[in-house]
Amino acid sequence: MRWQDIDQQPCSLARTLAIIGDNWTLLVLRDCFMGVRRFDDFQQRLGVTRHVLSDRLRKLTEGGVLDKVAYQERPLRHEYRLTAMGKELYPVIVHLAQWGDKHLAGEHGAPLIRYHRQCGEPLEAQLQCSHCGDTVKPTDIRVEENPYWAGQILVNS
Amino acid sequence: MRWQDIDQQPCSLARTLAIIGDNWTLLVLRDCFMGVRRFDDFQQRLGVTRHVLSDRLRKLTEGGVLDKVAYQERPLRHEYRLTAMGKELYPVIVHLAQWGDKHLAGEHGAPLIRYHRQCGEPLEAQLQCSHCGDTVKPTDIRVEENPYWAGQILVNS
DNA sequence: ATAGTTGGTTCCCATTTGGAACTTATAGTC
DNA sequence: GACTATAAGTTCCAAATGGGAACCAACTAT
Repeated sequence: MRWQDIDQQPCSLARTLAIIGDNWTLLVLRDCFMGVRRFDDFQQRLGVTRHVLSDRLRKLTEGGVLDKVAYQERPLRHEYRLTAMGKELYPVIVHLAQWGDKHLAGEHGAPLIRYHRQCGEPLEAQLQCSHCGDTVKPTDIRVEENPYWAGQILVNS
Repeated sequence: MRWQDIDQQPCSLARTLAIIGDNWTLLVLRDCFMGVRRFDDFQQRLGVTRHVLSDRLRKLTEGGVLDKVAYQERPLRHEYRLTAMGKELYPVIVHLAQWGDKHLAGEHGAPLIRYHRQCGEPLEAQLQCSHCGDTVKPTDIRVEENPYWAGQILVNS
């Protein structure tokens, strides 16, 4: 199977990765959450080649994660902004960064610290069930198949 | 900059993606959390080519996310298990899948439903600050630079 | 008239991927 | 003893993708 066909999988994670799972794309999103909006700013910060950046921004826009809006006419110039849908990827970015902070930081510590404004403390993100408010561990989850795709997703349980 | 040099960046997210940010790798991890451990099982479920799978499993093992352990001698056979460090990526997987469930599911709905055993309800994961217990939105976060890398990460604020 | 800015596209070459066949070591069956 | 199956890869080739650099278009500023 080719990577470009994974958006045809029923799995929600596969479909998500069809939009944001490419090399460089999650780093583009990191910069979006840092307030970067313009092509050349992305390009300089990431060091990615221009045609790859162009392709990734197009895929994110087509996928509904970014919105390409004109910020001036004459000459026409566009910038890329997170949509509401895109902003919902924030937990993914935070957990990825936090995992790196914890396991991959060198002797100088994490390069960025995220403070929770409301309590003033460095953010320690956890997986929380919004229904009961409890913190969730992998073993706390029971997975059930949607009968429509019975047998196509789960191999074991 | 080449993608393979991304692990030299100070950014924790970039370092994380150097291990798990490749195409296919997050799908390998999805299967790990579903209990898949063996090479041929990964290969058949993902449809990825065998040498790419071999490469990704090696990178995950070198990165400390998976552990390659022999499950039999004669003939020697190995399987891949999540390490404690690997299991901490569970929130990333859950949030990615949940985002796909919400925004990319077709008419038949999400293919898998995750139930929280403790409360019995379908899991709705949220970003939570473990210090104060509040739910966290992107605007609730204030980012500060570690002075050691001053100016190298943040462009604006 | 010339240089600079912004947001790309085009070109070439090297690396990576997809697909399939092959390998190694062993167990089980005819 | 010969054949087949299993598991976990490795090797091969053609096609697709990526890195690096140059180029282009439509302006603005000096």
